[in-house]
Amino acid sequence: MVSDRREQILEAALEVMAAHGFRGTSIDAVAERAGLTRQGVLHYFPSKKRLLLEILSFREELARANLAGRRVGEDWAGDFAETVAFEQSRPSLATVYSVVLAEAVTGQEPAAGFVRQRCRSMQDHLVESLIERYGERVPSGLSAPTAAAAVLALIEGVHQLWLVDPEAERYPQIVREAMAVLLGTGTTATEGQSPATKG
Amino acid sequence: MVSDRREQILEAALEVMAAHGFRGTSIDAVAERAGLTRQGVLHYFPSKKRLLLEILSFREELARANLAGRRVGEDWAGDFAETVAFEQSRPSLATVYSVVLAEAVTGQEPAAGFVRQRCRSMQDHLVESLIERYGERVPSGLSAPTAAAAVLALIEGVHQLWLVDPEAERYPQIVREAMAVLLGTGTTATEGQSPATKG
DNA sequence: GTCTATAGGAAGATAGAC
DNA sequence: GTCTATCTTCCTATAGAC
Repeated sequence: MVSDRREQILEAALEVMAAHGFRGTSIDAVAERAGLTRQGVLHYFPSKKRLLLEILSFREELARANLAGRRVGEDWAGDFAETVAFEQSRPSLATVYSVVLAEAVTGQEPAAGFVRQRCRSMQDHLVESLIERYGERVPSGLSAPTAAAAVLALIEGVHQLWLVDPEAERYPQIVREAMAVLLGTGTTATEGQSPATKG
Repeated sequence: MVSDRREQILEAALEVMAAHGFRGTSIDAVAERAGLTRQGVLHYFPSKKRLLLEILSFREELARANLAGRRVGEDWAGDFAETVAFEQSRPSLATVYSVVLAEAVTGQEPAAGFVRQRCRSMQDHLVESLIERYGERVPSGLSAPTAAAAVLALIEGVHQLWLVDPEAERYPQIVREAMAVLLGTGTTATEGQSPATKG
């Protein structure tokens, strides 16, 4: 089946791009990892840019599949911590995004539009959800837009930091606790306890 | 004077690398911006890697100069917000760091060691300072290491996010407020007020 | 579908003239 | 110090055989 080969190449490209970035990745490296030649890869993905875009979609698909079944929005801190933990379980997922985000920032890389749009959409969605649940201010006292921006920054920053920090196992827990504090939910004095204490 | 030319090249390289990343930057591009040729640049900086390392030092030097005069540690949220605001006033400063951080992540780039060491040192220093001031837990209830990691993640994330977000003017204020909440200092209910309320 | 061969270009770095 | 010229390496992408 054709899809097998495609997915095999996507997996390989995900790993390599996570390890070396977009510009640092040669099609040869992807091909070698996937067990075929450069030209074989180009048969499935007409260009390197196209390959990257498909990787990003592939990544989103995997992350979404992981959250399927959860009632997203019920437990913000939990959802995010889960996502963080999931991506940590396969670091390439987070790395490829962070790396591409950084490269997207630096000009007209193919993924610039993708990343920009994703950031904005996540922020808008989060603000909307926070307002719907808490009103204009979350329990911590922050305004909804401020809280949303802070939470997203926290997530992005955690992605970055754990990549350079071997002691990364702590990060999902840090996200959980820090989000509980930022939003003002949870009992922060007994940290370690589940922060979702609303009901 | 020799230093003039060097600094001129560093300024040019800072801008170009912020715009295109390390791998995306050619010495030709730096040279053109600095008003000389590739070989002229290589006369002052023997290699591209060496040039990058000197840019990072240059950047730190500028940032430190900006904080000079402040009593660092007196007002954590204020210090960080100031740094964020300063870097925003010259986006290349933040961009080049974020970009290089991302590239450092992806392997053996020249700056990998630099960034790794800087992250760790900042975290250690922050933890130590928090403990010294607040003890094992900050007022918000987070443990000092957790608070430190969350704060650093917040800063890193803000760097990333504002790069893709045109409405970035809000970010210094967001940092100020979110940090006050994370640490548990300041009166978050009247957000916008100075968060440093300790005596 | 997957390969060999090759076109065509870009970049880092060195040698040496002025 | 700054330049021209050159070496060398690496990469994307295409053309065409099997």
